[in-house]
Amino acid sequence: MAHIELKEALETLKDTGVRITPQRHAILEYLINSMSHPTADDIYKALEGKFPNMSVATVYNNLRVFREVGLVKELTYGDASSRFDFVTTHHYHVICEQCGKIVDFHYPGLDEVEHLASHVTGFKISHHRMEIYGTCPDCASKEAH
Amino acid sequence: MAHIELKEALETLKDTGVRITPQRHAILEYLINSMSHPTADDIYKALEGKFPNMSVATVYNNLRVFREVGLVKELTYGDASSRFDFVTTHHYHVICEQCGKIVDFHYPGLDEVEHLASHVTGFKISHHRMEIYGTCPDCASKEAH
DNA sequence: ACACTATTTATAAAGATTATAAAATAAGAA
DNA sequence: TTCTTATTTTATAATCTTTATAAATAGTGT
Repeated sequence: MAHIELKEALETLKDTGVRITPQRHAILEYLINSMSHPTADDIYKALEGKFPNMSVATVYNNLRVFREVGLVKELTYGDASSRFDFVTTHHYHVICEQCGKIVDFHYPGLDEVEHLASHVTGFKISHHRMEIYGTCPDCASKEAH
Repeated sequence: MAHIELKEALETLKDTGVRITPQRHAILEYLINSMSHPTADDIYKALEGKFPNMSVATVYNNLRVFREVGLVKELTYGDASSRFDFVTTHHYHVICEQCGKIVDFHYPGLDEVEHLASHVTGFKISHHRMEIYGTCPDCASKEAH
């Protein structure tokens, strides 16, 4: 349920001593409800109606705050701007190289890769990141004909 | 041997009909010899001595050309600018979150992940990307104090 | 060496993100 | 509730990376 996630997110903020402003509330809500993976600008534009005076800097600042608190993950792909993903359970992303669509893909964490990496390089591993690239069914069918 | 790789790279360019200019030669040479993973600006600065009049655009243009020909891979991590890696064999990267050091990590390709992703999402998968994050031994010992 | 075209240069423009300082405001205390 | 104070927002400008443009230059095959 989306509003449970929102409530939990707000509690996380409270616990961390981050003030809950209407802008933060709205950005979080948008991130949770959005099934896509919006850019900072997407969010800015989406909330323009509700907050005509909101600054882009506010969006960026708060996305950074949310990231630092662990509520949000920043995705940097090849394209120009970062995308932001509300953190729920562990999952990977499958990305269409034609249209840019991003689909969630659940898969058990690759623990063994981290272990081997730690062993080989001597690093203290904290996490990994993986994305899978290809062509989505829509784009594939367009191509086909 | 580094100069064999350079020779092969130059042949690849010739075969693809890409002209070999002194700037391209130097950029390739730098990429091959550099054990790090330089940004476009790193390369620009490194070649400043040899090519005082070279434009940043030249570096960017040629990195794009090299990428299109498959000689170079562009790495977009969280930080500001892309890093570039001369393509040799398939490997992943382990990245230090403290100092940004990047270490190569050889591991068999995760074919099964691609297969499952294809099955679950219906995408035609072309490739994947994975990075492992942590703390390098140097930074870990500094932390330890 | 010539001609043709790709490439380089210099510059400016675009786009994303961050810095700054003044004004507004959330949250806890009185 | 009202006050207080540190945090946050806003507005703006600056910064940084990357790309576009047009004129000058230089590779390559003949």
